[in-house]
Amino acid sequence: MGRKPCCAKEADLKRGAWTAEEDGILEAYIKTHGEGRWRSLPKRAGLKRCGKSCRLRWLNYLRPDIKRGNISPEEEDLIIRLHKLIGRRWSLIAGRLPGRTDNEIKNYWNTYLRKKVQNQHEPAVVLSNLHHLVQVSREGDLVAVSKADKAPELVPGESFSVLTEGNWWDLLLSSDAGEAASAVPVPQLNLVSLCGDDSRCDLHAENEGMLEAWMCDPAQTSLDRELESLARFLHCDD
DNA sequence: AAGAGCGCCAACCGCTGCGAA
DNA sequence: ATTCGCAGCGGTTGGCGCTCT
Repeated sequence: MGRKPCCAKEADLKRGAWTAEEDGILEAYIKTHGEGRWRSLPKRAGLKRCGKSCRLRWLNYLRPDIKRGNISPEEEDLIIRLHKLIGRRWSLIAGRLPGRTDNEIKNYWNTYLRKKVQNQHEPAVVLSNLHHLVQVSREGDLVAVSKADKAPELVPGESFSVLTEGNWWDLLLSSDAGEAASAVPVPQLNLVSLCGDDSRCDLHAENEGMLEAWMCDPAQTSLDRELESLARFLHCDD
């Protein structure tokens, strides 16, 4: 590989695949002493591994709440939606999929979903509550607005693009935009900067924080509710 | 039957952010 | 304000197994 080992100082550290014996030692130690202090854990547990390796092995394989088996269509759908929403933030996405790890989702995306999504003709994303979020000038440029009382005059069917996390979203204002809004339990994104002549804009940094807060909201516990909420956010019919 | 090619996935690496000193 | 150590993150790699020729 040509890279230096992560724990190069300790030459006798073992690397590569974990044995069942090592798994047993790590599992037993963490069950007794709990997670954390990864750096010193190998020494305390009597493992010839670096702390990073122990942490990764526990989080990705040994943790008792790990879900085994294939990714379900519902999970796959959620991954695609979340990826569209927040980009390659695998740990955040994994946080919305109980029992799945960021590594597993990252691998699944890189080996399967990326190609699948690329092969699909991507329909425009329709945001029914778009009038709550953005304003489009008569010239077709986006300008900042976030409050309903500043609801701009948008033309149903009008489309434009928004950049989030390096992904361009093609947005299309739905025809029922006038009735959505207030009941939608998602962050109100402020679209604050933009606009070349192609009507594209960047999401302001503060929106990323709002998104993350929403993603981490413990009230959002049920997968069904998440899907429903996301579907409402993205105004998808399924 | 065997070897080349390919895909999957566990594991590693470097980087970053954050809290403590 | 700065430095240091650690945990966590996302990108990348390499081994293994399966398929194809």
